[in-house]
Amino acid sequence: MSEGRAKELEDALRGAGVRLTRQRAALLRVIAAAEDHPDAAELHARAVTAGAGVSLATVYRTLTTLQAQGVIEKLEFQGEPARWEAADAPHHDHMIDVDSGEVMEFHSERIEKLQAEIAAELGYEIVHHRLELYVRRR
Amino acid sequence: MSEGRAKELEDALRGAGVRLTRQRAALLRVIAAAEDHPDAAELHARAVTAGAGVSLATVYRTLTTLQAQGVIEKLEFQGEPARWEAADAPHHDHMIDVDSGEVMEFHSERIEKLQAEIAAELGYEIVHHRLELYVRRR
DNA sequence: GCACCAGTTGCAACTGGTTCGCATCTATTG
DNA sequence: CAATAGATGCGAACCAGTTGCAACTGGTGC
Repeated sequence: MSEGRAKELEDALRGAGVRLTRQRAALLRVIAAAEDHPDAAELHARAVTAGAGVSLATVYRTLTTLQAQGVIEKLEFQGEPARWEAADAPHHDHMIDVDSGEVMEFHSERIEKLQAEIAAELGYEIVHHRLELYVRRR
Repeated sequence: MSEGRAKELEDALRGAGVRLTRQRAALLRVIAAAEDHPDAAELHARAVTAGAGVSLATVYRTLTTLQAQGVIEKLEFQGEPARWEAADAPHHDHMIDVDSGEVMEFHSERIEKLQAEIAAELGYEIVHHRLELYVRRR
C-alpha cells in the first residue's frame, strides 16, 4: 500500500513540475511508509538506513517543498522539533499523551463548525487552525 | 490599574518565596501594562526603555520563573518566537489574523466541553490544550 | 543598621533545530 | 546527447533560547 502511495505521489509531483530526484523519491517512500509522526532527523535516519544517500539539508529542503505541494503537513508541538505526516488522510487534529509522547488523531465535525461560527461572528473566516489536546490516561 | 496589578503580583510572588529583584519588578510592571502579546525581546526592549537595566538572559529566566508561579502564560504560535501574556484573565484561546499578525482572544464553553468528551471517550483526561484559529478578515 | 548567604544577575559562550551560500551535479527538455 | 534550470552536499551561519561562572543583592536574623 505505501509503495503504491509513493508512486502516486511521484506522478502528482512530476505533474506539478517538481523535479523527481533520487533523494526526493527516497523521502517519499519513507514518508509513505511511516505510520507515526517523525521529525526531520528521524526521516533522514530512515532514508539513510534504507540505503539512500541524502543530506540532512536536503531533507529539510524537500520537506518544505513537499509541504508547499500539499503532499505533507508540518506539525509543531510544544517545544519539540517539528514532525511531519502524509497529507493523504482527511483533516484531523491531534491528541498527545504527555506521559508516553504518543500522538493520536481525532476529528470532530461539531468542533470545526463551532470554530467557523466563532470566527464568522467576529467578521473573520478561518484560513487554518490548530487544535491539540495534551492528555493523560485515566 | 496595571500599576495596582503589578503590586498585587509582587506580593503574591514574595508570598511564594520568590525574591523580588529590581529586574523582576520592572518586568512585572511591563507585563501588567502590556495590552498585547509581546515576545521576550520586546519585553526586554520595553523594560530597558522604561529605564530598567536588565539583560535579555534575565528576561528569559524571569519569564520561566513567572510562568512556574502561574503568573504569566507562554504562547507558542506558528514559527514565531514565544509570546507571553499575564495569566490574570480567565482561560481563553487565540485567534490570529494572518494578514496583520494581530492576536485576539475568545472562549467557547461548548468547544471546551466537546474536547473533554472526545478525550474521555478514548480513556484520557485533558491536561492542557491549545486551540488557535488563523483567520482572515472577510 | 549590618553582616550574611542562598538566590539572582550579566556576560559571553554554547546549544539544537533549521536555513543558506556556493560550487558541483543531474533530471528533464529539445 | 547537449544544454540548463533546478537540486544537492558541505560547512558556515542563524535564531531563539539556555547555561557556566564570577560578581552582586534581597531578605532574614542579630
